[in-house]
Amino acid sequence: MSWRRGHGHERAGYHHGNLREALIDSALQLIAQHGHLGFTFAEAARAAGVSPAAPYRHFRDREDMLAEMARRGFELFAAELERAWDGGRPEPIGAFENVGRAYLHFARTQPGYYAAMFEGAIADHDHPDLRLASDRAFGVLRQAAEVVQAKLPKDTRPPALMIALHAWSMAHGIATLFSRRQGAAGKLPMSQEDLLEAGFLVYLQGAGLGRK
Amino acid sequence: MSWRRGHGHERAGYHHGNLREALIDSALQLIAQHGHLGFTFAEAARAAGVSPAAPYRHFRDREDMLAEMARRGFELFAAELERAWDGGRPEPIGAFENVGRAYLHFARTQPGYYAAMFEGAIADHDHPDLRLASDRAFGVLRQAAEVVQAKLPKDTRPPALMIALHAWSMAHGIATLFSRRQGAAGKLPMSQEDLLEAGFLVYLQGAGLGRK
DNA sequence: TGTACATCAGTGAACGCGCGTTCACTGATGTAC
DNA sequence: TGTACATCAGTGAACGCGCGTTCACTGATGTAC
Repeated sequence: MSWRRGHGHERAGYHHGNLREALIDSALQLIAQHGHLGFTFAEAARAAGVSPAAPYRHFRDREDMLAEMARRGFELFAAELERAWDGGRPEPIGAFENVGRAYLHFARTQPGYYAAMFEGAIADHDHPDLRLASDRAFGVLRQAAEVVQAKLPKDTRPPALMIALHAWSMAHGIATLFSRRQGAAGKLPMSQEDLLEAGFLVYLQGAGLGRK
Repeated sequence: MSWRRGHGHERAGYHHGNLREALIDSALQLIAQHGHLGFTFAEAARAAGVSPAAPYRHFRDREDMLAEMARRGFELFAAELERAWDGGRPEPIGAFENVGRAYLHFARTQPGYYAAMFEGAIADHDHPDLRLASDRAFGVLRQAAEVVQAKLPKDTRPPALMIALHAWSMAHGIATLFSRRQGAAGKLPMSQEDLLEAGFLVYLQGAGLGRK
């Protein structure tokens, strides 16, 4: 921690040097604390130790910043999922489970990004970069599902896209229903990860896993 | 539609007659329009054709009203799910699928209630009625899962509670990821209902459905 | 049936607050010569 | 190496706004006798 003002964002002098990053960091922390999107442009500026007009040098307006956070969130998310998938190594089913764990881990440890991505309600046709990033993240899931699907018997397996959508839905459902902020958290007699993994396994059995 | 002011809530005179209900109605409409919980106490009063101080005759404050909306939402929700389940008739699997459809239908047609229930972030230990109502709604899912589970072979079936949690997660995930407000809506090449039903069926296969 | 009165459910004006945003400005930095 | 100047990235004061909430009030309703 720093002894300077503004949550440890050091100021060399009149110029901040890295305000854009500092503002995003502050906003992420505020969302993590206050939940959802209850953060404020002015509050983020304050936390970065800067006047309320300063953010306008870096973002058109509040929504512009939110969109940028969502975009970055999706980039990071895609990278994490990709890393967990690791090209399907050592084998696709285990790697797919790793993706699920990475999903829940991201949602839990990056609530600011996750909220910006999935609760932001940003019209993404106005932000083509955002749509691209989100497509890329889903693409990881989709490609993984394709490899998994190829391992399943032809007569019982669902389409790869459907597998991806089911996995995504269940992961997102678990992440949002049983998060700390949500009342239902107490209802879970096991970890989110165990719940998701068990769900995957039952599902994959049903899709023909292990049947010849 | 009425020609009176305030979204059709008629005023007999000085006294509104049914302001509590009218306020909740207005708030539900505002959430449905503006999304999430972007509604305002003052706005609800305006929509009900009443001064901004009037709501305080019926609710302690804004959060109190939100909690009441969530509570009612859960009551309604539980009733809808129960009706869809219909005691497991004509047979449990089909009835369980009906519950899934009812879930998605509720989330789609009652976005105001659904948001109050699941995005409200209301500390439900301060609102015991709310917790009771939400427990009751989940109880319907849980009981249905128990009946379904009893139909499955002992050596392959997951615990009933787990079946309920998986079903709930997937339904919630689908409802929130692919809602109109969410960007991912366009990614769905099928209806929410079809996606959920297909997921259920694969899952139940994996849980042993149809195996001896 | 009529009247007095308590209670209920509104009004409307006001408050303090913090927000998003704009504006003219100024200090710091980088570049051309 | 030094200087002039354009550009960049901040300041700080101000704005209009709408919010949640409080307050003393008043019109309408219901009840006792």
